[in-house]
Formats: sequence, C-alpha cells, structure tokens
Amino acid sequence: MASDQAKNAGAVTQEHHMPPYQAYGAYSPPFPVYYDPSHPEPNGGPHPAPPYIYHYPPPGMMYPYPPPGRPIGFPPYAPPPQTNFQRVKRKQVKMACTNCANACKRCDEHRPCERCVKYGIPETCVDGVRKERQKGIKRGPYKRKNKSGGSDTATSPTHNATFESAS
DNA sequence: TCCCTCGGACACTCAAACAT
DNA sequence: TGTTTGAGTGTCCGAGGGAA
Repeated sequence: MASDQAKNAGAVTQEHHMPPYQAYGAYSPPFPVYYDPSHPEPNGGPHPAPPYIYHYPPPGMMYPYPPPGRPIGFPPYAPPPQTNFQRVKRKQVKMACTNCANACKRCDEHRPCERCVKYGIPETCVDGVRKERQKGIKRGPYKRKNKSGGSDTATSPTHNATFESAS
C-alpha cells in the first residue's frame, strides 16, 4: 500500500482550489501546524511565539494546501530528521449531508453545504440519520495503560493536537 | 478537466470496564 | 461515582476511471 506518508503528504486536490479560509471554515486554522519546541525556525530567523509554525509537512502529515503568505509549491519538501513532530488531526463535521456522505466527500456545517451548492443540488442537501449505537455489548477486560512517566498521555493525539476543535 | 465511485485510514462518540 | 478504554460508527482522503 502506498504509505500513510505518501497518502497524507496531501496533494492539493481538485476540491481544494477554493480559498481555503472560506472553504474550510471547519478547520481552525485551515492548514496543519506542527511544532517542535526543540527545533529552531527553519530559515534561521527569530522564533515566533510557540507553537512554532513549519512550512513543510513532516512525514505522515496531511498538508492539503499551502500555508498563507507562501508561494505555491514552496518549499521543496525535505523531511526533517526528527520524528517528534505532532500531527494535527483531521477535523470532521458533526454530520455530513447525505450527498457528501454518499460521495465520501468533505462536507461543511452549513445547509446547503458548499459542495451541494457547487453542484447545483442545494435542495437535496440534508443531514443524514445516525444509527443508534447498540447497547449491552459485553467487552473483554481492559488493559490499563501506565499513567506514570507521562509520555503516553503526553503524546495522546487528542490532547496533543495543536489546534483542538473549539466547538 | 471535471466528476463519480469506493477502499480504507482516521476521527469521534459513548457504553462497558475499571479505579477509587 | 468518576475515569479510562476501546469498539462502533461516521467522515473523508486519494486513486482510478469514465464522461464531456
């Protein structure tokens, strides 16, 4: 399989041509930001206030469109040697409309959503219905994680995402 | 060039299991 | 009773292919 790195290196797809700040309001910010407090600013300039913003995607990171203020294609991607970069999680909408869900495409929280408007089918842009989760399912014994040392919890993706969903 | 399909990775939710 | 775990469920990335 193509590695996650290759997948997540995130070519700009045809659906990413619109202004990202408008098209991806669900993202905050609309582009991944990675930081490594031990790593200096790549161009040798002064540190911005943390988190330090890197303008290239570390391995395994999605980077669907270029960050603002940088020309398209900047820079030639050179993966950093370190591995302690943190991944910004993909943000999902609470509920995709039926059209986007069927097409497995990104939706937004507005109705009609941007994709339905674009394709001229705003009248069919409605929320789907979530299935109710089954109850009473018995589960096996849990493996308790080691809470001491902190490294496990400190690297929890939920708590390490540079930008958590504020909603 | 644009759109559709779809496999599968990833994100989110929340009840069960567990600790106190 | 509060916290943690992890399975269930949903979203959507990205490759491939067809139509215009």
